[in-house]
Amino acid sequence: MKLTVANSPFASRVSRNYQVDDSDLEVFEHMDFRQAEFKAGDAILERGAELKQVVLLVSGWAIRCRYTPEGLRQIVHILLPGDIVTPSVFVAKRTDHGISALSDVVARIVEPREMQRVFNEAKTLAAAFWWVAEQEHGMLREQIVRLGRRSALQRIPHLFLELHRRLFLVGQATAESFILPLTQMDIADTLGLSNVHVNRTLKKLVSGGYIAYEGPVIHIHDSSRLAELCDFDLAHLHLDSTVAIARSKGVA
Amino acid sequence: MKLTVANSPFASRVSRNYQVDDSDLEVFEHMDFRQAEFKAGDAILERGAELKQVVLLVSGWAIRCRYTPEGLRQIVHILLPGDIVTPSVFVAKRTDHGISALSDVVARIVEPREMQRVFNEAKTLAAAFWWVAEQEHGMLREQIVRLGRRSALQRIPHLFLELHRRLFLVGQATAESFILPLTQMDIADTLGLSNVHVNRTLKKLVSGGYIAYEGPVIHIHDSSRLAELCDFDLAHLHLDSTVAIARSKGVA
DNA sequence: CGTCCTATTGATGGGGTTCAAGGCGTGTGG
DNA sequence: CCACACGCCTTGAACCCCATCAATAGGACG
Repeated sequence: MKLTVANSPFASRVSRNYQVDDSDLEVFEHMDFRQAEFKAGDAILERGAELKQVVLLVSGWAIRCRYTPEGLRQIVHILLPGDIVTPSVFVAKRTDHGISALSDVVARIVEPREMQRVFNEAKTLAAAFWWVAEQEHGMLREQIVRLGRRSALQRIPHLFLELHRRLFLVGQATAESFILPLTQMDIADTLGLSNVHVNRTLKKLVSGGYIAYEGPVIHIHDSSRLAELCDFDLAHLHLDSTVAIARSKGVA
Repeated sequence: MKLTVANSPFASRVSRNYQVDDSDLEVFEHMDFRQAEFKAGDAILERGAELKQVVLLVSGWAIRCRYTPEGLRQIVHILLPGDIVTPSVFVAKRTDHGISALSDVVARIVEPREMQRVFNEAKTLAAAFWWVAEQEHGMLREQIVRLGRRSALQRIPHLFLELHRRLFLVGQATAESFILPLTQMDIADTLGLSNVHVNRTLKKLVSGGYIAYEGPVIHIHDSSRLAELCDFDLAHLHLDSTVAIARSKGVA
């Protein structure tokens, strides 16, 4: 049933890196859902909005963000195809941050009740869901280290390598390049920098031969050289997952 | 059965802010566990260590941290009594960060199998567990905003107010003061600053009449004035939780 | 064909780091 | 019981990474 795998980036990502039964993927693909589309810039969920449904990102990029009273924006996390927009829907009543579309976005909206039915029928899928959620937490921790203890010259490539790897996992990047729909302003707001300094640092990365870009396409010739520059852990996001599966079969 | 509530900070925290059945708390208090003690500075879990058990923090402070190759330390998150040291134990095989004791620590160690039995018997407790885990994620997002878009003069009181509130929830702070076992170096490594600048900023906060301290005791006379200075959201961590309970009764 | 957003570059300045040195309290071993 | 070491706090001085302000240029779009 490899056709079903390609249908959704969530399934694609999960099935590549996590042992999910084919029959469970089948259940996933036939799940009852509603499709929603958003234009670039649209709010998907306002800060403080009620969490009523499971939202899965099918295509396009989205961001979790917060604003300070001075009007500064902090992009807390970037969501890519295959990510879960509302992992906390089973636990929290409202979002503590805004979620908006960075590019045009297609999402699947699932009722919690239906999601629970799927989890009951497809145990390995339930485990995969929580594993994907946990990956985000790992990335949040990584983001904290990036902001707290790395220079601008490290932050930018570190983010790029993370995005590249994530995109690659859902088949949206080649080995050496990917499309980055972020403006320099977006990068700045993600990494706690000013847009001006992002611009200058990008030039430095280009002139240093670390990266190249034409329009929104980023090229990384030598990812291990770049990884060394910014201390990117190549094992990052490769949370070894096999244990969780066995455990999940008995989780409440 | 209010006696049982006081037995553990986890139960105390949860029962104050989350509707957990008394009978479920009873189950929790009679759960099978092993007690472990750590001295200040001890590693509780090394980075990359296997996650085999549920670890609950009973008393003392602990930190999640990461190191850069240059030897810089980033404290990703601070764990207080009542927190879950290993929320990802059901999902990940290894930790992506080190966990160590900041002060002397007492922890409860529970086998996943036993934890699952408790979750099955005590549904509201299971929901509370995930709710506590979700609170940590909210704090990670807050930490990202703090590091990315706030000045040193805001970061420090923002952290203090968060710690104060959390401690208050487990009965370890008065309305206006709490004990902070962090060195200025620890604060620096939490907030992405140098210890020198933390020192100077603390003085500024004191001379501005925002805080006072004698030894490890921090006083906050006027928390709303301080909250305004650093844009601390007083509703923060007050994730409205009532919905999750109803849902949890059917979660896979 | 103006308008708006994004990228780019220069100039200036400040928040924060780094280096360095001194004081203070605590523990420890000779 | 004192001497010394060590960790933490403190303060000064120099410097630098990065922010801010400002101005120009280049699309995309109605």
